[in-house]
Amino acid sequence: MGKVNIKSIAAALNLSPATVSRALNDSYEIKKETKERVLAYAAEHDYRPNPFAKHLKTGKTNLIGVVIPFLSSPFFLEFIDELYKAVLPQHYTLIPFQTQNCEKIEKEALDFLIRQHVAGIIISPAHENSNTELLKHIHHHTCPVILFDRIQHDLDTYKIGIHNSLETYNATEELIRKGRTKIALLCGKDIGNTKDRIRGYKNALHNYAIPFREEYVIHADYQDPAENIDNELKEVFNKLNDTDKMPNAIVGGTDTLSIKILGVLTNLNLTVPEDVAVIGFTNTNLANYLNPALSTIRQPTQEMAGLALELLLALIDKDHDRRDLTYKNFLLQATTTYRKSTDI
Amino acid sequence: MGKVNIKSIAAALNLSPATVSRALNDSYEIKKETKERVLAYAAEHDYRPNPFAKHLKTGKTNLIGVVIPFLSSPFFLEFIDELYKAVLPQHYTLIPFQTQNCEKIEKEALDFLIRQHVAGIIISPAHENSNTELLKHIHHHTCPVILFDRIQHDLDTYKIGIHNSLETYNATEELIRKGRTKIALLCGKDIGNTKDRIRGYKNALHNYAIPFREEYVIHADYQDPAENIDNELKEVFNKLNDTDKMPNAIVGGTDTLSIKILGVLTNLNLTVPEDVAVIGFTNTNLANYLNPALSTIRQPTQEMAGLALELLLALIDKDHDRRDLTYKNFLLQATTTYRKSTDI
DNA sequence: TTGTAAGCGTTATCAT
DNA sequence: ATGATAACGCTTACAA
Repeated sequence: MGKVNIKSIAAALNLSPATVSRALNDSYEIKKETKERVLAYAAEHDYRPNPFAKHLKTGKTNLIGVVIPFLSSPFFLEFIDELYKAVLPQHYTLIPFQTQNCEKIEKEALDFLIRQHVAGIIISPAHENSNTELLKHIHHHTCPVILFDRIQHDLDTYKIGIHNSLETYNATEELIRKGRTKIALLCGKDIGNTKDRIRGYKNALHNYAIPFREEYVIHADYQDPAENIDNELKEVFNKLNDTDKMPNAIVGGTDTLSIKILGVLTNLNLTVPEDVAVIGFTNTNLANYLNPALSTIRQPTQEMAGLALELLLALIDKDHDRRDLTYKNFLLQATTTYRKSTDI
Repeated sequence: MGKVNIKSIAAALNLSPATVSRALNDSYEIKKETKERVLAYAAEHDYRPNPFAKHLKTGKTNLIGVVIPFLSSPFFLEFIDELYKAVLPQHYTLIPFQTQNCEKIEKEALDFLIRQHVAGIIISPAHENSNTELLKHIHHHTCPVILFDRIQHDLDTYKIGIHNSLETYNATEELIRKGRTKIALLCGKDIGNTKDRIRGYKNALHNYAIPFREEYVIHADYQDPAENIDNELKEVFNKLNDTDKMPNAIVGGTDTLSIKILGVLTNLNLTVPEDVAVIGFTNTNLANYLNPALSTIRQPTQEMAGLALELLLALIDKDHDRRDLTYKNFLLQATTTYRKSTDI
């Protein structure tokens, strides 16, 4: 099993390595016949270009770094999944990383990706403006960076997300229309898009003249391990229940929270949707299998991933100074599906 | 921002590149003082070795390929997650791949990984004996391969899994003890470990003198897109229901099925666990939040991932002919948790 | 203890 | 249309 490389092909076909290289890269300088000979031989002997040598020479890799908070969140999982599908026909490889919403881990991930000489990075930051300076430096001097989902960040680049305030407004409004007024909003603490969601929530209340109650905006700290979040949720709702302030509707502002809250309510012997209606931002396929089936606001992960990749590849190809470019925010359309959990 | 590499460090410190390289690699030949000078300079200028050049020279990469059927299955997701954690302190990078249970996609993934010159591969095969020849060839001539979870495969290497027949026996027995006799087994079609699970299921029935009924072993085809599986499940259970053969207990043999079946039963207006008790092989953290909370048989993903990595790294380091080694199967202990769904 | 030089598999620049 | 040669950044005999 002698290694087959450009040199061995050249020797076998009585050509120079340079010619073989050019033939393989379909250079216009090489005549058709030679190209065919080389390609045939290469195929027959299962030649595979060495990506390391290639990179060493060209300075370019086919690696794309993906930095997300959690893989255990249905939304991010789905996004990565779609990214995998989108990247397959292109000749790029994904290197995914999780930050656990921790800025320090995020920094390590970014350092690692730089060391691997990735061609570009797609990231949903751990926090609003986490690693801002580092990300700016990378985007300006090393490789292009694209933001998605958590797009409240000072890095000036393409940003892909949904219209959080509008979607939250609509969900809240729907609950109001169904006669609920004691509406709580569950959100992640210190996450980029929380602000927008609160804004939409407040606007809806305001437009229907429902007084805003501070205790109905519930922040869960996402850096906690899962068990802490569970306890946090239970505690908050136990307290609301004890003090007779239990909301009769909940908008789940993040993926995992929206599902967990169903369990918490069950433990309190509250029935969904009769006692408490629930709708959540979440991309889980399981929504339909939960009991009751969960109403969801679903982000268009396929579209998001496709667009992220497209924009990133464009930036990789073009060799402009990335500080001079004018970037755009892409706010895509979410899909809200009303199921049993809001069927009042 | 001139690139800092071994050459530039050498020039700055009036040393030869070779000395710098040796100093960075902590070679015994270099005197302490020189090492310190080099290390200090490297740290100050944020030197990062170019992994591509390194590989080109040494023929070794720090890449580990991971091939799994689905990322959307809680078990595989958790496994990958644990693998990420385990690999972090080692200096390796994971390249995960999904096969969708399709042998052809699996082949493509393996080809890709070979082209990337991965140092080793951890795989849960698409099918019993999928890509056997290719995997043998890789393991013998290219890089070590380790199997996990679906370990019914002719490749002779380390295999890591659980004792499927025993675990299924125990779950079935528990349902029998609780008085259920019409017990169905939900399993994936053509997946390596299905056989063992059926065996455990049959043994339990047999030991309690409960007649085995063919129609209670339900195979779901996992290559189908999600919607098809949903419909398949619905159809099967509708039919059982119509013909008055509805089981009063179900052992969910795979991850996703165990969760989906809850939704299917709800649609049939059947109550869990009163009408039908359910227990499933699944690693989802959501089990506790489902309604009712799902009894689960949980695989020890952390232990599995740690062991897989440890064994793989050992094979990578050692340069034996891998055909001559004697391998072992590791059957780890699963954890069964009984919750509401079997609380009869 | 350090330096010199060759080479890993490519591609780019020249020359022919 | 093709060939010769150097170079990418690193490691490793071999020399000193």
